[in-house]
Amino acid sequence: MMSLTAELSAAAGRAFAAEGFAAELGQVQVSDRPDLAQFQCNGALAAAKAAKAAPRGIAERIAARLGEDPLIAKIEIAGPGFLNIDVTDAALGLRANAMALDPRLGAPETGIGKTAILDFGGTNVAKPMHVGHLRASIIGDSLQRLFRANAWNVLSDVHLGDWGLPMGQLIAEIGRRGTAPIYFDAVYTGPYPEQSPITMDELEELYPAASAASKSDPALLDEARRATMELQAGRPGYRALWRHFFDVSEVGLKREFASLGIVFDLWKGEADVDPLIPPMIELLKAEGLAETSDGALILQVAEPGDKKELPPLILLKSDGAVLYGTTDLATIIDRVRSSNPDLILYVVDQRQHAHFEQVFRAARKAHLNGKALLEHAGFGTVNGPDGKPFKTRAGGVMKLYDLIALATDEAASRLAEQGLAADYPADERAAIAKAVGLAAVKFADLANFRSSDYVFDLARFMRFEGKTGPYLQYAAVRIQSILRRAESEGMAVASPAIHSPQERRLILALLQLADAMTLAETRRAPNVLCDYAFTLAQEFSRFYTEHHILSESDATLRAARLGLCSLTLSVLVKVLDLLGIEVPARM
RNA sequence: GCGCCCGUAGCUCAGCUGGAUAGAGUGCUGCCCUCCGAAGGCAGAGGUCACAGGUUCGAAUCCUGUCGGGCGCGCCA
Repeated sequence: MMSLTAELSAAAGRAFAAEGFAAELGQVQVSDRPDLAQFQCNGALAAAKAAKAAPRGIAERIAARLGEDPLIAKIEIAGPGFLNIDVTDAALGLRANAMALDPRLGAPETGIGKTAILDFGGTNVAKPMHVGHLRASIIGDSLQRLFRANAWNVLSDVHLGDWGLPMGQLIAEIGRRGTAPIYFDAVYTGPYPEQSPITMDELEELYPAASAASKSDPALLDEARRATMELQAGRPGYRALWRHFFDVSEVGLKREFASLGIVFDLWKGEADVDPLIPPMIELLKAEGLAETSDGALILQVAEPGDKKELPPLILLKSDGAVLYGTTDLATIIDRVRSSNPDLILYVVDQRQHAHFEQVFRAARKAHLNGKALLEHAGFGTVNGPDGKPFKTRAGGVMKLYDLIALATDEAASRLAEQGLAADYPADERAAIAKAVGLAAVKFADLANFRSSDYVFDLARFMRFEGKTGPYLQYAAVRIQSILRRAESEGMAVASPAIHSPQERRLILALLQLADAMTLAETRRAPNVLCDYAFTLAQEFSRFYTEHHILSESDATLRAARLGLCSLTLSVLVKVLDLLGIEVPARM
């Protein structure tokens, strides 16, 4: 199913081609001036530039051809040569009906036959998720939902940080505390207890302490580095202890992601590719790409055109330990072997751009990436209202769990204040509060463009009016309420049709779903979907305010309006789903 | 020092592959619940798109410079 703008672009393209211009000039978009027309095409201006001719003359020729298309109700030339286009109501109704009958709602099929690996989440073993992980998780999740909806075969991978210095820091810290001596006995090689010597809560306390120790005392940092190296070299006690860190963390993180509604296909980590590293190093050496420098093994990635010379990728530190660039490189090998993807998309903090550039260049230089396009979709830094990283009153970084709890509480008290849901069962009320709170947080985050720096403002996350997640849920819930009532009264639902300006505007908005999904994918930008969802909900609210649906006495008209409600609900639920937002049955 | 990103309404942000009168939310001022959920709808005020040049028929958008802010620059992740 082709989107309406795609259809119009194709038709305009044919008109341009027939007049001897490039068909690409026929690009039709939703009009910037809805007061003048539904759609516009600016191709005549570009054509005039290339042909050194008067744009209006070209526009007239295109308009004459295009005007014959039965799809088009009106075509006008305005200003220097804009083509303003209106489509017939019959055509709009037909397409709305086709959309309603399509389970995919006319979603684009840009990814058909293609595989994408999405690497996001940014979580590490032993570290609880804080507000900074919100973006990484929510943007990545929205993108995986979007890519799937656009017919990509998607594999999401949490790619846990579990193989670097923090592991050595933890091991060293536990060693110093002497709470689990068996793992440090250099002579003993197992078996080790199945029960973890540390709990999740202890891990959360251990890591900050271990990290602080390394920072304050160079000797302790060295100790941690040595432990890291020994862990990677395979020391049995350290490996066993590491396994406990991983397992304990995985349980906690899975629970946390689940409460956010985020599911990963793969729970791999840096450590998984450990066995691939020695052969990879050998290969890179054999190809003459790896070289020794200051005792470390490096791979040069600088290219002639660089404005600033990119430092080399360090494969092995001088003590023999690997860095995350090494595991990232080996992970590419792993991914190409196991699923031969067309795209590997890293949804990671923008500040790591240079790192990914190094890794990508290294991968391409060594031809490790198969057919995969390697791409870093970076996101902006999370700051507080003062421009500095957000802190709680106690001075720590707010945990994600606490943020969600705050939003949920706020939603619950809102329900209570307004006497909403008062007669619902308590567990349903709690579920609604959770859904609303989560929607507020997710939407507030996703509505910002991905790479913009992010000001974390608690008050904004707690807002439920205006351009917010709860507003969208509310719009959907009202439609559900209408449809429920219509069904209980046995009212017929028919195809959407246009009988008023509000209905026309709503249908035009509905037909833009595929365009929004395409643009969101192209730009890897969920905020496009946020904008679309909000515009659609607003159009519905206007329609809803203008027309009383259930009390409409003309049964044909009522059925068509119910059909329009039904399609709007489907589209709204779909877009919200792409944003990871659930719509409660009632609220 | 070098490099990357950013500077748009009081506040928070869209728009940036050049196009018509620069948008939204919030806040502010009004109006609209005897009718499907007012977490809503309508209207109004509010802008030298940081600044200065340049390219173009046309610049918030592209180029150069200045100022201001954030971030990154070989053995952390």
